[in-house]
Amino acid sequence: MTDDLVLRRQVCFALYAASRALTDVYRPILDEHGLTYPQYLVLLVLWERGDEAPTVSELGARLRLDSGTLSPLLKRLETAGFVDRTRSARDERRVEVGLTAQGRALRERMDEVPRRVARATGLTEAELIGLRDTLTRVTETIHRQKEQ
Amino acid sequence: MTDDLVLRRQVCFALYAASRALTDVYRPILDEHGLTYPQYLVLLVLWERGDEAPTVSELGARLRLDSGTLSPLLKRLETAGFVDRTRSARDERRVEVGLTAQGRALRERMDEVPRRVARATGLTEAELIGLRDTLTRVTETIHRQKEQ
DNA sequence: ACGAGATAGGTTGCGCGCAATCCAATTGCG
DNA sequence: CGCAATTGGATTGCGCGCAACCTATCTCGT
Repeated sequence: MTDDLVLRRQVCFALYAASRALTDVYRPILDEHGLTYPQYLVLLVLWERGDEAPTVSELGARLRLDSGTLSPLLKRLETAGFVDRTRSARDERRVEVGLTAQGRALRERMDEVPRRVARATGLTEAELIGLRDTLTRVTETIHRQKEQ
Repeated sequence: MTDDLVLRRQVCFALYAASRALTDVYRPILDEHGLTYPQYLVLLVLWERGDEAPTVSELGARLRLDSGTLSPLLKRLETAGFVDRTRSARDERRVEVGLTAQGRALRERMDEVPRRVARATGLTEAELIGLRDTLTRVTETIHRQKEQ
């Protein structure tokens, strides 16, 4: 069954290519605000948390990114003025990541972004939901397996 | 409709997370052979071409990667002994990328890899095919739009 | 109260991705 | 033929992702 080793048959390549293609759609939009796509994901988490100011590892759990990725990324978001980082008073090991006024203000200006991107995929609303749920299931299956 | 700005609603995050999760499945398998996932993709193209020895830009067109990514990657594959690069005689600008004996030999040892990975997704064969086709459609829609 | 282990986050190093730039080879147009 | 424009590939720079390692802080058992 050597034919399985053919690029166009591989789900994995389709996933890899589609992920980069979608990032291509985001790039010019986010660029107007000086953001990268992973930085935008961090802001999405902060926006959805409201005033909770998650720690670095809570952000990491949500996005499945470690401190090696998040530390410098958050430093850049802080330099850009969207975020502030404060050592927790109760536990000096923790760093709480909160939105600045500028970071909160950005949310409204980003309101229509997901719909613009969704339109670019050419999929219907139902297809998008199905795709998202299948992908989420795959991700969770894989991570559940890794835990033992 | 401010609620669209919520992480778990975003297809794009599902795609990003699933792509990294699947790469996680590949990593330990490819690691046994000293390969990274993008290097494996390059080998997939070379295996499927047989004796054709595509140029760097043909590889790039297939994988949607540019010379900035491929040049150093191919240099590493050459150092590892899987690939050779030769300037084309007819057009000195072109570099043809061919498999070494070691690169060809690797193919057999990789035979069952796609099935192992497919199993890790927890999806049925039909779901995998549907997913792949949807993703391919998305990628092609996006790239068609970019061309004008 | 104290010392071993766990935990949180930062740093380093490396390999992508991608934009921007550069150079050499080729093409094409007058 | 001759020169401008194009093409193919390499290089540089930067921001992820991720592994490996480090330090500071906290927890918990005794």
